[in-house]
Amino acid sequence: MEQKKSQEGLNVKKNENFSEWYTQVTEKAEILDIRLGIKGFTIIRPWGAGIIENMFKFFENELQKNGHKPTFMPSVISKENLTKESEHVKGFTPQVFWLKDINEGQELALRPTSETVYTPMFKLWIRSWRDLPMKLYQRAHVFRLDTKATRPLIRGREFIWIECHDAFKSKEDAEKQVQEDINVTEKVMHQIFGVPFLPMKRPEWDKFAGAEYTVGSDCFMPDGKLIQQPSTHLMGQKFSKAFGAEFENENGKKEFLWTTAYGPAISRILVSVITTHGDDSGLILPYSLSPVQTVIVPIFTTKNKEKVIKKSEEISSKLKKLGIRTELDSDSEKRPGEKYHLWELKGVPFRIEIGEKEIEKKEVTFFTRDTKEKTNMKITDLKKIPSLGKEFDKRLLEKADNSFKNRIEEGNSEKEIKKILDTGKVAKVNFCSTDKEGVECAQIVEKRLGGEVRGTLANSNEKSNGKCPFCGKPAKKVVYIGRSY
RNA sequence: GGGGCUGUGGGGUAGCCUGGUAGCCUUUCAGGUUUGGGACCUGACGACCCCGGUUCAAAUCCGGGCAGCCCCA
Repeated sequence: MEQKKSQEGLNVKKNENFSEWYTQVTEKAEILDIRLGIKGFTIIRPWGAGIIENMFKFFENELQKNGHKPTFMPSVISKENLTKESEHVKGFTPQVFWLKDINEGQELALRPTSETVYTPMFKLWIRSWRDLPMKLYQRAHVFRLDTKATRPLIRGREFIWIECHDAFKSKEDAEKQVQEDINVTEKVMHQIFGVPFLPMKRPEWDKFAGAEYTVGSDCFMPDGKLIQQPSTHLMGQKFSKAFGAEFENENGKKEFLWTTAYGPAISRILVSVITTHGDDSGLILPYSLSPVQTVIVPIFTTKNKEKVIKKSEEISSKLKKLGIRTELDSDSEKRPGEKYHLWELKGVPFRIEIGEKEIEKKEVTFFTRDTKEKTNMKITDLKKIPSLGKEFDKRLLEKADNSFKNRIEEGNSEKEIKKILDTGKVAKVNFCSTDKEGVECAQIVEKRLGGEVRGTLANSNEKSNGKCPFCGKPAKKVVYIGRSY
């Protein structure tokens, strides 16, 4: 039996060998298939794509509520446009996939991001302040020829995201948008998906290529390393100036557009959903995201098969009418135990077991994935499942928040900071500066501690005191230092 | 960016050192018996990552490539 388990289920524990756990769970829960064999490109299977589809819906719903409109833009960018904004060029050209000689000698880039597609269109679409704000987004695949250290979904050469590109008539409006973007991350990724994050205003040396400033969301992986999730950028007028995208303001004067960009990488957020909630039996998916919210496993013998299946179908259609994503697993080749293991591996929140016993008592056996508790539920109580789903997600969120809280610790000396990083935590540190003059200390952090200065907390002006532990100058900022993916 | 390890049916592996018959478990398919936490019987399908070299002969030795994983910066 142990042998069998090792072949079909997970054979590592999440907290003993996280890396191997991640590899196994993504493959065995049928999220990914990496066997196509092109470095940095992975295949997302129906179970993974189903989760991603739900993630898209939550994000898009929130974005649309805030006035964003959907678009679909080309996947290629002319060299001329991609290279118009100088800092953007420096930051991105090393990792661009070029398509050569396909268009009368014109070089085209597979988009690494689409500022240089939206801005020229803003120039055409926006004439006056009355056209503003213009808030657009798209679902897109983007391509970046990233380092050799690719990892499925975590760091790939192609990933799936939503990118928002917004244009405003003033810097104030644009900055408000940056705040709104942070709020969307909070509402959707944290509150709905149960993935907590630190909104980090990145240091000057770590902002998006072409941005005035960048706020990234840092989430924890179980090994204590950080992974960047949605980031939002104040582009200011850098791109509009590069493209000559002007509008006529209220005073009748020409002015360059103020733009922002926000990019939740959905395929990467899936990593955080998987790694934040999963356990030694496999995935645990939030009720809101799981492609199947309740699976029904009928338990029958040759004699009562018809009766049990009929009852199961009845309950299945009842659940579907309640709007619950339901799957009836009536496969008669597999035994119930095998089905339990498989659906637990896939992370389905609830399971209903129906057999002779349940039919007699007019109830079902109700299993909950995170607590692994089985209870009896009256058939008339099935309508409670959606609210149990909300409680399910609340439990996941609370659990994630708790472990998140314990991951941040104050450190006042290099020694202390190293210890914090070595125990899989993030250090909160008084630091000289996040402007250019701080870069030397940041390099010390990288070289000697293997850590990164991730930035300052975006929404609260944390007061620094004392001296920078690396250069001894007065500390102007409170920064967070962590190791990262 | 630097280094290390690995690559055998769909998955997990044995064989590699010492060159010569690719073995096992599982999955899948067919039939039958089963079905309350990974069922059993019978039968079948299915593999040496790619390119080159050495050799009478390469899964095995050598070189290169590709891919995956790990460690360090």
